[in-house]
Amino acid sequence: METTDIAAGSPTLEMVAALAGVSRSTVSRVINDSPKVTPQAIASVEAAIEQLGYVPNRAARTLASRRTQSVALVIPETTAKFFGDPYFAEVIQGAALRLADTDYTLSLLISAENGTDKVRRYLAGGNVDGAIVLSHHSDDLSYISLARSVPLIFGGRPMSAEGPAAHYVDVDNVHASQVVTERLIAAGRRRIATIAGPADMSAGQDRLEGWRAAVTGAGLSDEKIERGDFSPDSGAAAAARLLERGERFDGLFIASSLMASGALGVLRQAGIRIPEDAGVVTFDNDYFAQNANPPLTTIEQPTGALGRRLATELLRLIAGEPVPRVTVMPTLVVERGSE
Amino acid sequence: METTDIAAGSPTLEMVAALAGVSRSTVSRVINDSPKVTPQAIASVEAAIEQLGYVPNRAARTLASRRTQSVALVIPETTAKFFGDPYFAEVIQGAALRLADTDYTLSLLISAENGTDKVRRYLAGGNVDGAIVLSHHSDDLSYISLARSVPLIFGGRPMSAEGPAAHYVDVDNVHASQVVTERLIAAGRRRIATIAGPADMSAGQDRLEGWRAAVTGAGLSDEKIERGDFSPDSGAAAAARLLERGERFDGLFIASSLMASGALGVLRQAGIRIPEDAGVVTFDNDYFAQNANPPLTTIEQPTGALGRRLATELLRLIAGEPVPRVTVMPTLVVERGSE
DNA sequence: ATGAAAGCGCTAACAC
DNA sequence: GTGTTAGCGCTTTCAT
Repeated sequence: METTDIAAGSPTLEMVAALAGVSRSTVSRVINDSPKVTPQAIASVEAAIEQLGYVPNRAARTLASRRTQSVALVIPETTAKFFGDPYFAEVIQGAALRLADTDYTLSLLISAENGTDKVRRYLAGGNVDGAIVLSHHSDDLSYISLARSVPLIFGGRPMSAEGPAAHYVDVDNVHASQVVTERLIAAGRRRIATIAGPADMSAGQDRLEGWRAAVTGAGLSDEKIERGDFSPDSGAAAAARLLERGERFDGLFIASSLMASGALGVLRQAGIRIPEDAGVVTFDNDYFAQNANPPLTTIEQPTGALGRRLATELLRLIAGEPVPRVTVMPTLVVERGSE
Repeated sequence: METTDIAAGSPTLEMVAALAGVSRSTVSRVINDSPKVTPQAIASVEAAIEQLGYVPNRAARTLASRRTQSVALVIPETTAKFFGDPYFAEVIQGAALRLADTDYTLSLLISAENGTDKVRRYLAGGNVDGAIVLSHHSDDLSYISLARSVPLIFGGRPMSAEGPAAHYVDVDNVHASQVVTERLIAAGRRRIATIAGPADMSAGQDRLEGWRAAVTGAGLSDEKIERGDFSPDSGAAAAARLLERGERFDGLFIASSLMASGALGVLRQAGIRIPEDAGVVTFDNDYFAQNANPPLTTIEQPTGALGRRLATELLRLIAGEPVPRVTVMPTLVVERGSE
């Protein structure tokens, strides 16, 4: 706050060099803390920087070095979904914390509002050194080809024919869903339904597959399926459809707690008591699973760690270091007696 | 997706010029849709751009034009608070929607995690053409002086000695709080307490002042005050302290629904029924006010409109157009019978 | 309406 | 270790 701030535009590197009595290169070296500068040079340059209140111009740096020092976090969703889902908050927080130690800046791009095209141009236009893409739908295939122009890592396995080419960090949705569904079976449930996620997201697909593995593994029917889009409303609608079908069920795996938050009200209104009449288990140990009535047995994903991991792998990718193409993070069953 | 994407780095403006058979200046004019270009020139340039899959380099553009085409939205809070408070979500959504029509990009900077200094350097370093600062604490004074180096607009009146210099958009917190508190009085309440917001935020200060105006205006005591920081936990703690004081109250104004969401549980556990034993009114018509038990009479702020307005005024500021130094947006009382 | 030329502020070889 | 010299890819006068 002690910096002189006289008009005449921002001070330039050249002015710092003049004041410090060195060349522009030396100033540049000090700024980028190159090892090859004498302590005295460093001192005088730093003094000059302080005195002038000099701040390097990002655009010039980027243009000359071809590095932006910033990464994007792309969420191909509407802001409403983005803010409604604690999953995003936790992953972003993890990524932000990891990046806080570095010189990188995080730009959040909620692409449904920005327009997918605008975002793609932004990423391809050299605005960022790399990007994390969360919640990847199959209709966002184009993000995958972007990986050729900029380091890219996906949070959750991307849906794509060329999938095998993309880097991603994910949890084992299939296995976790199978395990939590088996709790229902262990609790004696025999007619087990599911409210699955969307077919165009890998999390939707994989969790359905896990449920199916559990029920067919126990010799049970795998026909009671309704789908939602992970939102509370869609969960309520799916529950209503499930009831309309008139087939009895005594167990239910809901592929996200957000959907469960909508579905539970519908079940209650239909007079179904949980867990007396039907056991319910879900996915995501968030606010909704914890505060549901009753609190739900669920799968906990390491969301914060996943965010940190995404950031770390992206930095490696940017640095050109070797990075495993797929990283699988562990999940946990949180037992709450709702099964 | 039809663009050729041969290696050899991104195509440059120069390559486009060569292919289109015009000069670089003309290409630049087409890109910036200058009026002084012949339709034919436009056509051939656009064809070349399409064929090469050319995307202008942002850094070069910024460096040459001294415009970044991006604005920052700064939230001087932790990510936890940021995601926990629907207010931010709605304001941001409003701003994002307004900006979606323009060529501007929005960078979200949650500054408690990024480090305030890092953010300030970022803003002063010419990375953005302007910035919106939301939720301004008195210890973030430094943001105000930033206004000298970059167009800045505050969401909520900034706390500062030099306050009179800053542009901001706000609601009339004093008046709204007074009005909603007067509902308590009209309902016959005579011992009215408040859970106020933090003293270092104008919203905290102003809402307390409004409450005080209402109670003293009715000749009632203005001594039952406990403070929180707008978070649910702080609301619960403040409610607990209020009860510990042992003074009876039959009315309570809680300065945010978020705090109310924490406070109500404490009151319930103490056996206080709402509104039978005590009337409760609050501020913010969000999820928490709507779904509280009972639903709460509250003040509704036009959060989305506020976000749009912030964006609009910032764009004007950037364009050098005259902008009112303070804009006050209207609020609404939402009656739910909890008083 | 178009082109030529001169930078924008910085980094990165390359010489010394 | 330090300075010199070219650019990075674009916009923008200024002529024409």
